[in-house]
Amino acid sequence: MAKVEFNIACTLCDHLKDSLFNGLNPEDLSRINNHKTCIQYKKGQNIFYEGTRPTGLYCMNGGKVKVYKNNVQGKEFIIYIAKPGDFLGYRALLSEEFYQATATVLEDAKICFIPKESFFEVLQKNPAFMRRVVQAVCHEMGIMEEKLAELAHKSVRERLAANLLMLKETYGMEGEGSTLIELALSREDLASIVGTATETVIRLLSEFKSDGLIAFEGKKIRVLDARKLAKQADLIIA
Amino acid sequence: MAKVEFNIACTLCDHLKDSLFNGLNPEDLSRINNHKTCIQYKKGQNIFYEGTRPTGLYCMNGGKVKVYKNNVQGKEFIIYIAKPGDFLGYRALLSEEFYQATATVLEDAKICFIPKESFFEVLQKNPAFMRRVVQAVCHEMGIMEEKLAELAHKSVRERLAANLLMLKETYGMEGEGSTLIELALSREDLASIVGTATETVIRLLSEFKSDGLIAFEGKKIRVLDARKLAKQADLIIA
DNA sequence: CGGAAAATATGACTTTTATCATATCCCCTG
DNA sequence: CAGGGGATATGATAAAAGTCATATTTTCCG
Repeated sequence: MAKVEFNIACTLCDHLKDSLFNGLNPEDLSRINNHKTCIQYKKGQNIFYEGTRPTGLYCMNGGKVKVYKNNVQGKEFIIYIAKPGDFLGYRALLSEEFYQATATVLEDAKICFIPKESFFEVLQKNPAFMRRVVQAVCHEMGIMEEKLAELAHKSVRERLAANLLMLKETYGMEGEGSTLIELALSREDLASIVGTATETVIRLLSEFKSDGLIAFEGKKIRVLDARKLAKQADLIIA
Repeated sequence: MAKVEFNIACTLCDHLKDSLFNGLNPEDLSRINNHKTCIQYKKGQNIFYEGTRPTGLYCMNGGKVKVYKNNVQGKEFIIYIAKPGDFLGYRALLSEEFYQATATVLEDAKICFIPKESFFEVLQKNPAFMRRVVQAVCHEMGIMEEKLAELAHKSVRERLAANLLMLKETYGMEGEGSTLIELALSREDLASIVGTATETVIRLLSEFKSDGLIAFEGKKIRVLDARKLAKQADLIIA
């Protein structure tokens, strides 16, 4: 499959405001802009592979990408799902290690690649930017600590409910009535997020549907009763 | 319980070589040194609490400290165990959030406190140091990703075996014959590391002992057959 | 459009692990 | 040294979740 390039100036990018590049001075932003390569990917294509060495940073301009690890039996665990504005593959780049996870396109994506050298140059000469990166990385780490504790002590039902709420928050439409999860996840992918078997997810989703907590709209899920779902997630006591 | 202060110059600290402060220029190190407060803690004392705001960085000079989260039912999950040379509480400090975990002394500890301002000052004026901090944080994040996948897809038996091996590597004595885990963990704490019930840990440890994989020496555990343990952890196929 | 393949769904069964109960051991302190 | 409290140990049982088998539905592609 041929790689399809596209181009858009960083200054004109719709997602600059959501990105860590927001607030960068014009000079630094243009350095990033002048060295980037933007590529369109189709669903199913891989961005990078576990075990390979990072050569730069990916910056999401459109679509969704899952970042996951495979275990020995080939079961996936999805670490996170990148959306427009997100950086991709920065962890291994910044720790100067090999990728520990694989990134695959979930929904047709537009992604800009910034070579390591250009990114590090801006990072080096711009302490405020570096500081923001550190802050973002440490925030992300806090989320992972949360996930660890959740995985260790919560039931699958609780985790599924919690993840549905999280997905609603993160990938819901803009504005108020954002109850539709704007992400066409297969049951298998959802299982890989929750850390369970596909059949278990299917069963629990049916239950949640019967209980009027969620509804299916095509491949997407709508959260009908966030409050009851939060109760299922054991986030609310009453 | 009165706080007992002690003092040791950073330049003379035995653990400087293991610390991120290693390689700091004399001026910056002395800035850290001049602003730090060093305190001795007894087993069971708390260093910081979940939900409070960080006011500085803790640097371990001696002893062991567990950092953990409590779930609704009061069950602990231990995120990591800090040893001499480690920073403590840096995540929340750098992300400018509240602590998301509590830190409690496992073995009598000597810990130096560096006020936020002094730490940030050195961080700000020393990009190379900042770079090393980013690298360390991102490395740590990789370990957490690993743990997440492990928790999602491995059995308790596998996780216990894997954690025993990890503890041996991390807290074993220096040098070759380092098979003793130099950390007097209760069964309950071990369960909080593995993410399971105390009884389950007790049962599995008995099995491992019967099978000649480990031995108990007082409160400590000796790894007798790391290879077989790795097989139990599903780290080796054969 | 039709057929194959993939995804979703459901049932039956097994395994793993948590929970509760109780017993025993060990260490600390008066 | 006795006794008490906490930690460790073990058994019985129940609940949760995985696995395997098999439908059924949907999607994809020639």
